[in-house]
Amino acid sequence: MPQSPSTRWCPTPEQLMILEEMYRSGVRTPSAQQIQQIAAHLSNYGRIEGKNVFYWFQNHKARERQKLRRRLSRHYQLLCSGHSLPHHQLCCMQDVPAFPHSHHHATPTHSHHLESNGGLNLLEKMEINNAKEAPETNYETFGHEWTSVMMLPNHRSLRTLDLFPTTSTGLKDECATSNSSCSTSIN
Amino acid sequence: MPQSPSTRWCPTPEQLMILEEMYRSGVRTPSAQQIQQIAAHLSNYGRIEGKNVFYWFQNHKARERQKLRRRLSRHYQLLCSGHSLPHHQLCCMQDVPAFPHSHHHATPTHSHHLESNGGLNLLEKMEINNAKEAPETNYETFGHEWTSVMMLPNHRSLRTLDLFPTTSTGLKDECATSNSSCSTSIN
DNA sequence: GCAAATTAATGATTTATTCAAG
DNA sequence: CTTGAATAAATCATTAATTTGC
Repeated sequence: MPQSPSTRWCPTPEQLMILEEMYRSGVRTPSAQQIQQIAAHLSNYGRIEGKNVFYWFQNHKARERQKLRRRLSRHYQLLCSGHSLPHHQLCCMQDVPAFPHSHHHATPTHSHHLESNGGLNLLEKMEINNAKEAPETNYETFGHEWTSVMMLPNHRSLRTLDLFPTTSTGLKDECATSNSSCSTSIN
Repeated sequence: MPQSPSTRWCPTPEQLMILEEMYRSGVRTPSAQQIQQIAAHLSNYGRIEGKNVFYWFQNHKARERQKLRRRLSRHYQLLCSGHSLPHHQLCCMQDVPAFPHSHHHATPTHSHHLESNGGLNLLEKMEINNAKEAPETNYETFGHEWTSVMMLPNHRSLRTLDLFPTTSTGLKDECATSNSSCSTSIN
């Protein structure tokens, strides 16, 4: 039980992270030479061989693809419910390269407090729910409805910020390898 | 009637991908406003509510952290085998295991609330809203209300939150996927 | 091939901590 | 020291994936 000497490679967390990062950066089927380099680098973090690297990429690619397929099939199911489904690149999960790219955070520049109606609406619901008796602003027994706040149609600007990049730049292997049924375009 | 009696939200692949992309971009605990916007945007791809977005980020963050922790512990095991472990990006994907800290939601100073109930135990409060009944479409049971900030009757300046400054003033649990080893002291 | 049974993922709730304000 | 606000951790619960016996 201590050290099965040569059972199978067990990636260290560092190795795993590096491999995943590489995958994320677009690496899919590294060449023999690349594999050797990768293995060499990763061997700093634990025992590893080239074949481990090779297998890892094989497996990871396959499993990501499988995951994608699952999602797609589930998506079809949901389509039956009738969604508009606008255009969007549903393509390969292949995401963003590792280099510093757009960080589009909301940048709300604070302020933006809610308009009064938002709060009113919620208070209404709270009272309905709980039949409040509290003389004033008794926050103890909430009606648990922060949800309703969120659900409020956003009357404000709601400029649907640029939060959504989905810059799939790199799609290489995933969409184009052997069978490449990755295909996008559900609509 | 084939109105799916779906009790719970089932994210479409697009929604999932966008959420994951946001997470990768550093989004961890979006503010209420952000949640609204995200939900609004994602609703283009299927039915979704703000609470789903909220829960998704909560869960995803927690489970990523859990995964990290597992890896770390396994890593310690492997350390016993005697690996050099040079320092590398083993660092924080988000938070580090055991130290939750600092929330930065500013409170809008609701200065005068009841103080009539001096010795109110906070466990009491929890018991109060422990009444779940309607099995479906119940938004009843919810305990915490950070949104209460938003529904305060007094719309004072309410300059709450610079919740999501791109400039990352109070880096809380965001730590994008870049390198820049923020490696806390792990050893 | 197919459903019932089992297992894995993950959405949704509840409980415990943490920190700050009073 | 007490308490409100926020959230992380733990847990519950349901959906999907997989396995299994026919």
